[in-house]
Amino acid sequence: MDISEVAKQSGVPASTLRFYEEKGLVTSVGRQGLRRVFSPDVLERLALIALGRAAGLSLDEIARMFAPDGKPRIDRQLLADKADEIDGKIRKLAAMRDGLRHAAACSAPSHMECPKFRRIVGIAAAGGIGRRRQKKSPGKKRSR
Amino acid sequence: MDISEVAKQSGVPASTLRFYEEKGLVTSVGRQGLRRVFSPDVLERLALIALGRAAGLSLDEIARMFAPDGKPRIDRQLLADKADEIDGKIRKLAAMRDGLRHAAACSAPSHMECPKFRRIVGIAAAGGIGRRRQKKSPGKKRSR
DNA sequence: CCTTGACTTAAAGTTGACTTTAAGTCGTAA
DNA sequence: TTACGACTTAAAGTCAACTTTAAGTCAAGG
Repeated sequence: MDISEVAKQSGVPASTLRFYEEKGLVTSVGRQGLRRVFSPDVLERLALIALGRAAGLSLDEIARMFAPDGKPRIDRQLLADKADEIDGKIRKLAAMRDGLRHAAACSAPSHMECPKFRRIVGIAAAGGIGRRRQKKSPGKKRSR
Repeated sequence: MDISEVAKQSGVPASTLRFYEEKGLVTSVGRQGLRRVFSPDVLERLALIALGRAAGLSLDEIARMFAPDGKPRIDRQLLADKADEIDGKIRKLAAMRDGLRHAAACSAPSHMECPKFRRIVGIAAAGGIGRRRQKKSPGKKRSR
């Protein structure tokens, strides 16, 4: 299959396929002239990648799930951890959904006067109002 | 309260507070010299922002939820839509969690041979294997 | 008076996952 | 032969939500 064939069948744009190849997430079996030739297996691989992405894994984490030979190499611990993480995420999302629905339905003069709503806002703010991303490594500071 | 006081109490870094002010998400009530002075109300506002973020709203969407006077202006439709969206997200996440747990537990020689797993991978791949972000507006192309 | 430390600004940098662009290489159809 | 369309590359651009940096302002303390 050539790249546009894979793109068509998988829904993954050619640019992304090239990008994934660069990252080592997929491999082409060879070239015909310049052009990459893919084995149909790549479709399954892409589905697996989609699973990982949907589960919130980064591309790097996904890459680590494939042995150098290309066969999936499952890190059960990582998987189980991610599953737990998702569980937490789901719980939080459920609370947020309830908060939104309540806000959309409740007719208290000010939403902040509604104890139900305040509680949910509390959950959202809990555990640090502001934090989502982490730095990798700050590196050394120059001594100015 | 000065900015570091707000930072301390809310857990939101000063840099973020300045950034939020720039974006119109929070307002300082004035200045003492150069320094911003905040009303304690800002803490509640930040909690509301945290709710929005946790629910997956963008900062711009959140900004739209506050009337120019600063009072929350609820767009019930948007809220309800977001709640539905979260519901969908939760369903998908639940499926992914199950997939991960299964992959972590199942001992089929190759995971792809397990029908249960294949089904879940199918769900992940469904609706377009690869798509997450949308462009806003492509803008005009120069006629080279 | 000078230093320190907490604040200020505008501008640039970061991250992850891509996409877009510019410039080039092919095979093939007219 | 030339043009076309589909591919190629490397490099730069995009996006959101911040963070970091550089350079500056000030009040208070020694």
